[in-house]
Amino acid sequence: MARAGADTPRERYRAQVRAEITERAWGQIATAGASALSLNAIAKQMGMSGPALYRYFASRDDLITELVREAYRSLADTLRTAAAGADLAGLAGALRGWALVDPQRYLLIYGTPVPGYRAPEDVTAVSNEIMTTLLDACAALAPAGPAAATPFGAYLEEHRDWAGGHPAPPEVLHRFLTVWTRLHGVLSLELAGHFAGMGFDPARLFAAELEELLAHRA
Amino acid sequence: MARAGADTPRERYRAQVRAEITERAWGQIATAGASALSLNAIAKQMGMSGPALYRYFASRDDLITELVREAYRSLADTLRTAAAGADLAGLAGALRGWALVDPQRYLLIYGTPVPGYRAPEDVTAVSNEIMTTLLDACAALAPAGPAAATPFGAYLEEHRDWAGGHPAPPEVLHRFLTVWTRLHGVLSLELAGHFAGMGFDPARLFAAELEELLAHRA
DNA sequence: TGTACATCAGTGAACGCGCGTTCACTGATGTAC
DNA sequence: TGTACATCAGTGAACGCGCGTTCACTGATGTAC
Repeated sequence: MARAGADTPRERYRAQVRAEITERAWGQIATAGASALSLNAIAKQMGMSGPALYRYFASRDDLITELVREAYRSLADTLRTAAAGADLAGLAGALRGWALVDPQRYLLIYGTPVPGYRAPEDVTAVSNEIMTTLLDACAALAPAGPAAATPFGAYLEEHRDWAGGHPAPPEVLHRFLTVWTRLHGVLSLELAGHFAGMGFDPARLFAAELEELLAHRA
Repeated sequence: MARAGADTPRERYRAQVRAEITERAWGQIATAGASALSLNAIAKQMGMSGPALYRYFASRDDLITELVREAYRSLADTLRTAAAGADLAGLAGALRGWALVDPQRYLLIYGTPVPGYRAPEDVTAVSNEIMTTLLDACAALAPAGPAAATPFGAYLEEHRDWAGGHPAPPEVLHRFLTVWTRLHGVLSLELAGHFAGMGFDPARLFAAELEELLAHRA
């Protein structure tokens, strides 16, 4: 009987080639965007024939799905690690750092969606993990005492299924959405280059936004 | 001598066909995203041969540039009209309304950029017009008295070239950037479908963000 | 008003290209006795 | 340890496709005398 997932030489080789394919794919995406990703071009880069890649990925869409998975996984790990030794400020910094390493990787997840494409099921789990990490940090930030209730928070209390059973009070749910959207707002405009010609340092704007988020912790 | 820009039948016809081309192009973009835009497909839709379009646009890139121009122009007009009879809240609503009419149009401008593509020069002027309209609304919102100074505002005071000579004080510059990035943050995540499975109404989140922006007018 | 000419929209054939994907195959690597 | 067999990575040819773009052309529309 074959040991499932065993570490035979062949399997190690397979994993290695698969890794090189995705690595080159990331290179392509960074250079020309996700829509320009081409199996044949990757094969050529690797000195292989095009059809060879079909031993590793069933189709182009399959490869893209793997990249999406990798991106979510990588971000989730980065944030979880950062959360271990820091508060929300540290998390936000980790998020920005991760995004700047490869802007197109961030944008593959949170940027313009391809109208037809449906993300696979298992990705939502990792996406939830990311949100939970942020939600935890928001909860840890809020004062233990009575916090300012908001109408939207009250509304969210009745639509909190997405929080996946997280015990955060309504104002923390609201806080989380504010944190998420604000950080994304600055970050995505920076990554898209919309501050490029404006002459100020985007890092400062990000820091200012973050500071404001931390200040209004009520 | 030919009257430049005269309204001859031929010129009217030209303008009409050009308009139909861009209209179909918008349709394609809405359906399959900007990267899937194809001259041949548009020609087929119009019952024409592919090469015919070259009478109207020098190349595919030329058509995309025209679409970018149209999008900026349309948004600038929408906001300017809205600004005439409303405050920042009205402007924000107009922005969201405009974006929801055709999400891919908003994303063509503010979404994931194509790594190679450079927007044409004249577009930056319209982009500035949009920012000025928002900046004006922010200035009108701030109290006339002494406002809370921020470190980032002070920093911006030394990097205010992008404001194009707008007399807004530093805290208004800061306010504008906050408004812009926050509205974009909510809107872009909504358009990308990231709130889709979460069960709350994105309009409410947008409204809540807007309210918070209006409340902290100091 | 009628004729000669110029303008210009649109056609159809053709170009080269790179794409995703299939298929039958070769040859190397690993496995079983 | 050696031989027979199975597995499987990678090749090369081929498929059909749609793309952007060029070119020489036809035929209709507008202009000038």
